[in-house]
Amino acid sequence: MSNGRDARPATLREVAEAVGCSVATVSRVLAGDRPVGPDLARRVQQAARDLGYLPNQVARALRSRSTATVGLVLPQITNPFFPSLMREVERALHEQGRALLLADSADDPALEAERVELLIARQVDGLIVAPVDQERSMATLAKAAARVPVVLLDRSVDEVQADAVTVDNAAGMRLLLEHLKALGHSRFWFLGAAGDASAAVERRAAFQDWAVRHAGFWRVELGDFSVRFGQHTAGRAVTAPAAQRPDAIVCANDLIAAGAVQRLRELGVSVPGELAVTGFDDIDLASLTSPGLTTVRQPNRELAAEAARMLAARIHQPEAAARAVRLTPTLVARGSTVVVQSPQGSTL
Amino acid sequence: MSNGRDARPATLREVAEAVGCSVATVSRVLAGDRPVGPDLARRVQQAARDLGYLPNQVARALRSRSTATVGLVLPQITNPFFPSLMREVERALHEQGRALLLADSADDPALEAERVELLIARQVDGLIVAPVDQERSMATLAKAAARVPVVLLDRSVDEVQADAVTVDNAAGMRLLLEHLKALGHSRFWFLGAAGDASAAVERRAAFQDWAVRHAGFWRVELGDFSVRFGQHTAGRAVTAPAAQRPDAIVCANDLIAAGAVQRLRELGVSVPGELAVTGFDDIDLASLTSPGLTTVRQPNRELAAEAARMLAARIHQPEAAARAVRLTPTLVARGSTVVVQSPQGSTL
DNA sequence: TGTTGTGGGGAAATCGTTATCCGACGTTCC
DNA sequence: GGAACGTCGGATAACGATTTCCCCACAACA
Repeated sequence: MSNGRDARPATLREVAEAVGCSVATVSRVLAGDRPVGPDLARRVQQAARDLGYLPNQVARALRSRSTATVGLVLPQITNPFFPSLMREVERALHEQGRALLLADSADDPALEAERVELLIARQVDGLIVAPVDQERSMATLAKAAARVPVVLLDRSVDEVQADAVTVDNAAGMRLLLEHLKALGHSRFWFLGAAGDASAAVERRAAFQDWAVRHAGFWRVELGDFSVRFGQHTAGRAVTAPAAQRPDAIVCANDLIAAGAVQRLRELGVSVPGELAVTGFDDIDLASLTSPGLTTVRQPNRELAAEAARMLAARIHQPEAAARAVRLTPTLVARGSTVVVQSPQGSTL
Repeated sequence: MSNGRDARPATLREVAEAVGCSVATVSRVLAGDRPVGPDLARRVQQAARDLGYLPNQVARALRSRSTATVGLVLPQITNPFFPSLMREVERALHEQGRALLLADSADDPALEAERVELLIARQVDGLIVAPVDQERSMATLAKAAARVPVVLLDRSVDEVQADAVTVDNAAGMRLLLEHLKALGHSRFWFLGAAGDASAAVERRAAFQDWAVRHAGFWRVELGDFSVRFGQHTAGRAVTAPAAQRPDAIVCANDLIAAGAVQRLRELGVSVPGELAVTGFDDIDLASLTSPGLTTVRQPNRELAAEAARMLAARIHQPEAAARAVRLTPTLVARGSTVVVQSPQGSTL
């Protein structure tokens, strides 16, 4: 008893035979790119419907040299920032009638290279990449950009001739630091991510630039974009000798900050009373820790929409000069720096 | 000045011409499916390397009727449970040498139908779907399963002849309820998701079955799988007349529970002192709220791995009988039900 | 009446592979 | 020495669409 799966779907030719015309005609009716007699057209439509005809996109792609598919390469799907970005990218691409081929480079430049190669072999019309590393992703991206339109998303790589849409990390970091300064904080620990991802580098550099000029005391600790790193290092901040203890912990992203806040609660340190904490990204989680995280919001949707738009433009006009768009993030103040009135008036 | 993008990649034919042999031979060397003389083989390898030959997967797919691509259709990428599942699916598929075409059905059966159709038109070798709705996804899935191998993931749809890998939601719910009962709780509010997604239905039903027999008082509130719903409803639980007030809030997933815990903190209600809260899924967030969420862990990785395995098996043997695998979740007890000793001895 | 468009239609090339068929050559075994 | 066989290689159909080229009929025009 067959379940009908092996009954292969109808082809253009079968529709043509059913109608009694040529495949060219059927194709024209369905594509609508050249006029066809009204009667014949109707019969073709009908036959296509009856046979449940679905155009084979693979064949179409082979002939027309366009798969209507773009590859998205992300460095760590685990980091909640990326799924939300991904969702917006998927939405924007779907509106363009393109599909999304997803690849995770797991923060590994070698894996990233492999994935990019695979996607190109699959003839994607373009690539949207959040590169793993400023340096070690360069070769991969340069090679990729020579074969297919590439848009860098969220993180950039200098010297690669490709469009890029990023967020102004330095401006975001300054927003946070000015906010803290206005609240009277002057002793900072910065919990940053090591490595050469552009977001990590820019946030780090922006912190240092500012701290050198305005901080009473500061110190930089490097780890990765993880909750665990935040937990661990926050513990060390509290037990450090008094001279090195901070009154604010500035984290390179929300995951680190969430870890820090949580550990501080466990240690009975009041946030923000004794120690303020800030994050970066404004992932969903940021409003759910307690206290909520003061952070900087990345304009997620705009980022994705702009990337999709740039990619479409470049696909349409491959030789145009590369553009770089930098969006501005906004400050979101919550309980980790400011004592907020809750709706019912209880503070904590 | 061209950037070389329009210089199309080398084809099999060009490699053949460079070597001075036929395309068939080149194909054979590269595929390794039939012996070729060692000398010729070496020259082909060399030429392929020199020309930077990359096999065109689209052409290959057209001819060999296999794209080595599977579609993953998720109901809401926003829910953090799904990205983590997605990540594991991506990993498992990659190990099989398959790529992942991602689609978000945004909890809308109509959109889901559209996406599935699109993926099938793209000739995916199979589909992994977490259906939106037990009832309204049926037609879509039945039609899809007739054309291409389908595996249902995390949520199932009865009467659809397809493989499925799900988690035993009823068992998970019972774990939580027994846990609460052992702690002395007897008055429950259940914050569940409306709609006919199988996970929602099963958790709801399991709660009721148990509550009817063991609860002193219980009540079911229906909303969606969102933080907002948890916040809102937790507020109502606290202000309800004493006779209807719970001593434990059982939530259908972690997002709802996180919202509930957060609102309760704002209201100054001690958790778990006055009111215990439980979640479901054990997403990353669950350990970061304070207190951490007692919840049930879905065996994410096994779920994904099993789905990938089932799909591969079915692709290889399309006519085999449909299988349904149900994995068992495990209880994770945290501060939202149990007062835990933190490492440093401070409680709460 | 002859010429020239023009709209509607078919035949066939094409995209870049894989798969099938067939021939040539060398070996082995009666 | 001839038949049978295994190995290596080439030529050439597919795969299922799009697209180019060409043809025919019919109308319009001089």
